[in-house]
Amino acid sequence: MSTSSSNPVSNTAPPKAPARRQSGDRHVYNGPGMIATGEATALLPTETTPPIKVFGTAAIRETFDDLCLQQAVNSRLAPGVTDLILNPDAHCGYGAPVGSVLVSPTHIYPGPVGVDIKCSMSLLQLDLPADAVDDRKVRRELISAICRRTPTGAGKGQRSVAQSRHVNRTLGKQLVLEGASKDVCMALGIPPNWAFRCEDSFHVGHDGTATALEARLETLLATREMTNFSEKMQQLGSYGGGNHFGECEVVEVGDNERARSVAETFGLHDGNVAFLSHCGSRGFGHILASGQFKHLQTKFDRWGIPLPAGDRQLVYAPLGSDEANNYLDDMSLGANFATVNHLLINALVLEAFQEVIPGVKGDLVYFISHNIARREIVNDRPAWVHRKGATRAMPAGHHSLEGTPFANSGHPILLPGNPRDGSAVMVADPGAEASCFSVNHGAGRVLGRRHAKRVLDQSTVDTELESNDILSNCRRYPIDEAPAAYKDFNEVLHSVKSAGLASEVARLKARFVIKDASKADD
DNA sequence: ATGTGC
Repeated sequence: MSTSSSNPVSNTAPPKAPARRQSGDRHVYNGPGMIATGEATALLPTETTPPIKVFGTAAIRETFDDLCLQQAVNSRLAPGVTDLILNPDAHCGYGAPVGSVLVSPTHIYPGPVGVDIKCSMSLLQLDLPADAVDDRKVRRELISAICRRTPTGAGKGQRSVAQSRHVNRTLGKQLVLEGASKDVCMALGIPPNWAFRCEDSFHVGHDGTATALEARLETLLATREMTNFSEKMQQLGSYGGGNHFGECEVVEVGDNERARSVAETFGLHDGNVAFLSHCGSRGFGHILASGQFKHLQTKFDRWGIPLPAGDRQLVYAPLGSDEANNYLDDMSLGANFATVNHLLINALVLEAFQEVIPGVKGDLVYFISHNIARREIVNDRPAWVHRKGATRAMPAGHHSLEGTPFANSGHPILLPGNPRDGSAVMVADPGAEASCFSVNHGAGRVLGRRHAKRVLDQSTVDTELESNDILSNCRRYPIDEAPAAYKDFNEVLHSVKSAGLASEVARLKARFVIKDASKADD
């Protein structure tokens, strides 16, 4: 373990620019009071450092670079922050690391929610045995049918085949206000009972009412940034780019009694075909998030408010202020869009399967976010839990699961890994209280996009997928999204399991992948 | 992540 070359504890120095990291520059924070307890590590309080909980094996801790750790410390020291969790998939992000949890009873932090408000995972299970997708021709037809309905790529909206679900301005306004309400689901051809399979199927305004959201939306619609609101609504049912994807899977339930029992509660069947989706709030969420960043940064400048650690990405608003209220309303509007976007994608994917395999049925297993702030009870008092690339993980018996299908099991946790090693469905264990009921959100990047393009070989990436018989809509798989650009998924999961946060219920093994190929041919 | 650099 090498000593960091800079002092990541400083709360005055601005963070270094992320672009200057060199290959092999893999420092590990070795600051005061760092201890390892089993496989979990804590940065203990010192005179200057409040505690940060780090969940990761020794190998995983080697993946945390200087900037990531500095962002964690900066976030921990920011006003009103009472808890900061670093998960094994952590890497540097906007303000706080992707793969962190920030808790505050008094402040809201837009950066530690993230640029893509309510970026989430969803899993659709089909009543199909695995061998139904053995035939490569069938898989090619499925890829085509899905891509005709749910496009990938920036700026892309609905395809003509989905025009029966056209979103006019009135419906657009309704869905960002109501989320997956019964009326919205009916209008878009989404099974209304899927709302019960959502972590949250709708989001209300800052005061707990929909009226507050409605007033905020009218204000926003009068601004220049929102002149293309109707166009943004046309993106409903699309994936976008970057790390977003759709993936056809085969479910492999874990070979133990607990996994079998929980899988049954989840409705997961061993050997069934399923479809995993990763996307968020697209252009609409982006306008809201980036608008809030700029707005708050301007206020900090104008009023001369000191930035946490000098980092503009860590601007915040005290709860109860107009700024906090407006942010919470905008987050809810973006979150409602993301919710309906995911459910519509699942409805369109099911429709695509039915086009290729007539009569097939499908149901949503779960929809859960990893980029959202939720008001939860932490240490016996209400607080905003900001999960930035982190997934809620509430075990059996948790009070907030009362009345849901998962009260006695814990809810499904959907974790994308990579097409080669698979993805995972997990369930929280009682130990998750130590991480503010959170786990990782996936594997986490280990190579930056530029770095990946420089060091990874295109034909190796494509050959590896081919040798695993995994098809894709991409002629060449985006190299900055290759499995090797991400951390070792098994080591990440081992960190979570050995720390007592969650247990594995099932693996999802990829049969074909749908990604944004528009930048793959550079 | 993104009306993907403005």
